[in-house]
Amino acid sequence: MKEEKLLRKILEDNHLRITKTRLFIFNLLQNNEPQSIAELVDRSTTKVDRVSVYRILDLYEKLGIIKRINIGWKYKLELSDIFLDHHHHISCIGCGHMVAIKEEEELEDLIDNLGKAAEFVLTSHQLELQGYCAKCQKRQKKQSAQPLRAI
Amino acid sequence: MKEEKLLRKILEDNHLRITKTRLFIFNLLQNNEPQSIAELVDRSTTKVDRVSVYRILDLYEKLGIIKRINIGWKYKLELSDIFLDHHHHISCIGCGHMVAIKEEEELEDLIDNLGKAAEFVLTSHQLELQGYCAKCQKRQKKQSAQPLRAI
DNA sequence: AATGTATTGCAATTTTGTTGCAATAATATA
DNA sequence: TATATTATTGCAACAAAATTGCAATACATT
Ligand SMILES: [Mn+2]
Ligand SMILES: [Mn+2]
Ligand SMILES: [Zn+2]
Ligand SMILES: [Zn+2]
Repeated sequence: MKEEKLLRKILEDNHLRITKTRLFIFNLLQNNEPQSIAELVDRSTTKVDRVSVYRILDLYEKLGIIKRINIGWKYKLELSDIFLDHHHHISCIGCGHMVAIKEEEELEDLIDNLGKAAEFVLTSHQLELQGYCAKCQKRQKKQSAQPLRAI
Repeated sequence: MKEEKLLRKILEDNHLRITKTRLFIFNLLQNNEPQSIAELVDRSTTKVDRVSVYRILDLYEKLGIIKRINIGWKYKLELSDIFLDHHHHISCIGCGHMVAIKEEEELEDLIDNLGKAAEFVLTSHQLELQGYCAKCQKRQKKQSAQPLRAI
């Protein structure tokens, strides 16, 4: 029960209370594969109210206790590979701009091998990168150089 | 307007009608970066009813005209890298089972380089693979060997 | 142009996520 | 250990996102 100890410490350090519901949700997170909120709500039902599940997950995300797999948007739609060649994306978390990464043989080969290693027959994959684009990097630098304005 | 021709052909081949709304949505998909449904609904408003946007997108997905970026689930939650080392996943579209892919230096390096090439400072990334696990491959083989049952 | 039918828009409904507030449970301290 | 303080929870009401049924409309076929 090493992980629960860390959870308790994080809550404590943040002057937050260690409650049954918070432990219950943490337990669900520990003992299952990555889950959707719907799944978590399902597994909590009778024990914990829907609303509390949402609130605890929000909190855990803020505290860095959990992370989303596929963050930023639920999903986006684009024309399929019939129309567009297979590619991936980098999106800027500053300005939202999205850049296509053209097909990279090395990357695709690597992915194939990961599939083989796990004895899977692969049918699809997604790779998405996030960060700050050149423009937003400059802007950030400029802003942080600016003296703080008194309120 | 080469792409529109292909769209028309696909619709035709499937005995589906070529309508103004369907062309309009296709046009939106062609002329924008990957979009969320909300964005598409927004851009369609006044021209097309929300409901029709949903229905056309469903159809286009079935026909393979569009694809989702981050498919399968909206997002799932798991414990963050404080608790678990950075890793990616393969999930089986047959049985839903998910397998963790342990950190691969080669892969992570490659991703770093993609960021540099685009002049991005990367903050996060997701790689998710889908396919059939060893078990499901066997099961499928067995099933397809079975003779079809008369209705 | 007239006909048959797939497609669309509208209204109603369901599902998912959020907010305000009073009841409850966790902590601090006496 | 009992009591006081206040963060957390559940409930009810609300808002937003997605789905469904059905009648009006637009497309394709003749
Ligand atoms: Mn793209
Ligand atoms: Mn994982
Ligand atoms: Zn940017
Ligand atoms: Zn499987």
